[in-house]
Amino acid sequence: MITQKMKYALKALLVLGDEAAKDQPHPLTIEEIAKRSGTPKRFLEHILLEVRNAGVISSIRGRSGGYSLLKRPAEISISELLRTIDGPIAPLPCLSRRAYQRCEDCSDEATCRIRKVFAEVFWSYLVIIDSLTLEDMLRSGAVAEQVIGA
Amino acid sequence: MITQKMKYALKALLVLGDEAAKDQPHPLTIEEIAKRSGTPKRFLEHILLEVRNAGVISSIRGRSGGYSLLKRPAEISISELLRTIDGPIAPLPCLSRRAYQRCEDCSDEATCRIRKVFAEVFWSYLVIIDSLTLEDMLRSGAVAEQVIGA
DNA sequence: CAATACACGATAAATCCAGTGGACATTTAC
DNA sequence: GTAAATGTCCACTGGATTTATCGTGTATTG
Repeated sequence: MITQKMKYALKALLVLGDEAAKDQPHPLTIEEIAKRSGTPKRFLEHILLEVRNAGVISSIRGRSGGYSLLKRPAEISISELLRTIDGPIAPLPCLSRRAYQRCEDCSDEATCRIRKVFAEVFWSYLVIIDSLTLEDMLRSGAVAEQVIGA
Repeated sequence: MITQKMKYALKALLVLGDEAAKDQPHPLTIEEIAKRSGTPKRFLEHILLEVRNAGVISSIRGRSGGYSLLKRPAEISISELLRTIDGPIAPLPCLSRRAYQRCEDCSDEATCRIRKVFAEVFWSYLVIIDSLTLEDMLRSGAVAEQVIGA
């Protein structure tokens, strides 16, 4: 299960992606994004900050400030966002590349049967999710207007 | 990430699977399983109970009691165990078959772009993990003796 | 310089995770 | 039949994580 926070992050990116697709895109304020995505404003604040620090969006401060996409939707990886917001996606700490941690109770990784089996499943899974981008999400709704919580 | 509890459950099933493969398999006591798998005994108690209630293993009470596999390893699904121990494996509650729950903040599932994209990823993932059984795990270690925490 | 916006840290309630403890029920060995 | 070994069940706890909210600070612009 992905967290609520991750869902909010995705909704926010969808809002920003939709905006970026317009003729004259403007930076959107937290308030505006919160309204359009149905996210608690003060919570969204923290989320957008994390996403920004990950280099996915940019912020402008002051009077006519707000947030906008920093990269093209096709370059924004969903799995990277998952790692940013929810942490490692590997099923075991000893299978995570960027957050590797030896299992406390494991004497030999090379022969661990749990690790071995989950490694295979995980690699297959990675191929699928690593290829997913914000563009895939933006396109997948195509027809209907998607406002709050849609 | 799978929970520690799930790891313990898997280790216990590996121990029971190894035992079942012997010439004269005996039921193993909680204490014995705990020792061989490196699991806290009182905690393992809860875990084995859940696994038993799921119909995967059987228990015999009394003096010479213990636990043993109820099905053949090839019939014990890892994904079912995951669902039993860790709960739903779907990325969103609205994508879980057995634990379906409408997303509070979702007005229309049919057009939800988050749901749509994760559904595709999830179905692909399910194909992989649903095919995994205890037998795959038992076979994957083949060579080395696997005792505590191996 | 004041209004508007993002930035950042503290705090808090609810839930989940990992584990422990005690009392009770069942079976077998003697 | 009784004691000992074993599984069963319920309650509880300490710590971490999740899901926020609040107050305050800082930058920008009209």
